[in-house]
Amino acid sequence: MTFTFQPEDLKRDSSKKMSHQHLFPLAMEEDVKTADTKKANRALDHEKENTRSICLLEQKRKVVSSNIDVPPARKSSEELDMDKVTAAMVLTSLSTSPLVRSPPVRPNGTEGLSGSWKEGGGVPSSSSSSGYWSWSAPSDQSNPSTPSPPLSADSFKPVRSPAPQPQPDDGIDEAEASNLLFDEPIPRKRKNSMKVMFKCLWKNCGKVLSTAAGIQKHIRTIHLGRVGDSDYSDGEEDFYYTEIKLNTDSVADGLSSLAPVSPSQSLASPPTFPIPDSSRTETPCAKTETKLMTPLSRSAPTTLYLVHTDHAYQATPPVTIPGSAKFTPNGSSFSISWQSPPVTFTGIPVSPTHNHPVGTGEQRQHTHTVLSSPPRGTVSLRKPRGEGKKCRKVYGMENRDLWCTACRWKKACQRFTD
DNA sequence: GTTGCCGGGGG
DNA sequence: CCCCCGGCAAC
Repeated sequence: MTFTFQPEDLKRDSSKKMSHQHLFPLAMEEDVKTADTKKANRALDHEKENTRSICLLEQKRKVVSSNIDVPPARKSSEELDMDKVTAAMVLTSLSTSPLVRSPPVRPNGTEGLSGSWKEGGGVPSSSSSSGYWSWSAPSDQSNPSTPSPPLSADSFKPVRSPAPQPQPDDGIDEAEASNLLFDEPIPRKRKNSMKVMFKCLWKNCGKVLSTAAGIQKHIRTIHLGRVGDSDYSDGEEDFYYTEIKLNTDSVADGLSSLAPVSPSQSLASPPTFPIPDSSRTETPCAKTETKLMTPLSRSAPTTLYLVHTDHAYQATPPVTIPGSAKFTPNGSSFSISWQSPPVTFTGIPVSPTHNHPVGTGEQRQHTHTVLSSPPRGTVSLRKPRGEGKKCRKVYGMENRDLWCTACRWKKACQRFTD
């Protein structure tokens, strides 16, 4: 496709050249030999590269768009059929449960198709996707097979819409779907009785209580040191406990059962929290974030929030400690006046304060600060902009290949740092 | 207008 | 990862 175009382009170029100087094609060689024209041509080529590539892209796009339409559509439809088939097959094979489905009409007709499409496709895919489908299948047993995440996300969507399952529980279905958007399947809520417990995450305290109120009170009084006003709750306790779900028969196991905690937002948690709404208004996103963290890291309120490494391009300047900001590690130059930006940057997190929250017993804002920091990261301290000449200015547009890589990528210049 | 470069996207 | 670019703010 592009081949047809490129020669054209070249021709256009050369024709332009030729028209300027000679009409003979042979003359081109001569003209290449002459020094100044050569140079000019090269520069011209460099400059042209941009426009050329643009043209190329545009043309390409046209061609592609006109051509490609058909194959994907067909493929998707095939895929879709396949998925329907497999899904149906799986469902039928799996559903040995009380409610007997009427045998699907489709698979019979299309089974041959699946066979021809891909011989392995029929059988093994059932294993891969069945793991996935098992969630909606009536059988409650946890299927050991694990689907590959990327595939599941993809194959899942097309299948769901065309073949809506006659499932009794549509509500959960939808809730589940929203979860699926984020990451791999969340362990499904067990239908048999699960007990929800609340575990204190405070360091060295693994206290488990059966009620949210209880755990909150525990945290308030024991860890936050708020003895007097037990009524007052600003939702701070939320960060120090987590809810864990237990099978009624299995006894509390701390960590393993902590993992499923994450879906708390979609599960039963809302009703179980008697926390005043007023305090929650600011926390919801923060809270979900905490829930996503691993219990271990979560269990230590003392954890410093990690210095987030910046682009490699700007090396360490933003991270440098105010006092020592005299030398950029890449060594190409030194900066004297880097003080202000780093100061504001590193200063805000108030790391010294939330270094020892336990010691005072006073409830600190540290969780809030830590959690609110990611969004604050969007507040970009733009680099003051180096006053020195950068690659672009030094070498100019035409010598772009002499620029440092960072400059070429339109990143902070590495060569002429200041 | 020009220049430096951040944030984000595509491969 | 590498490569590129839109867009923004500082010149």
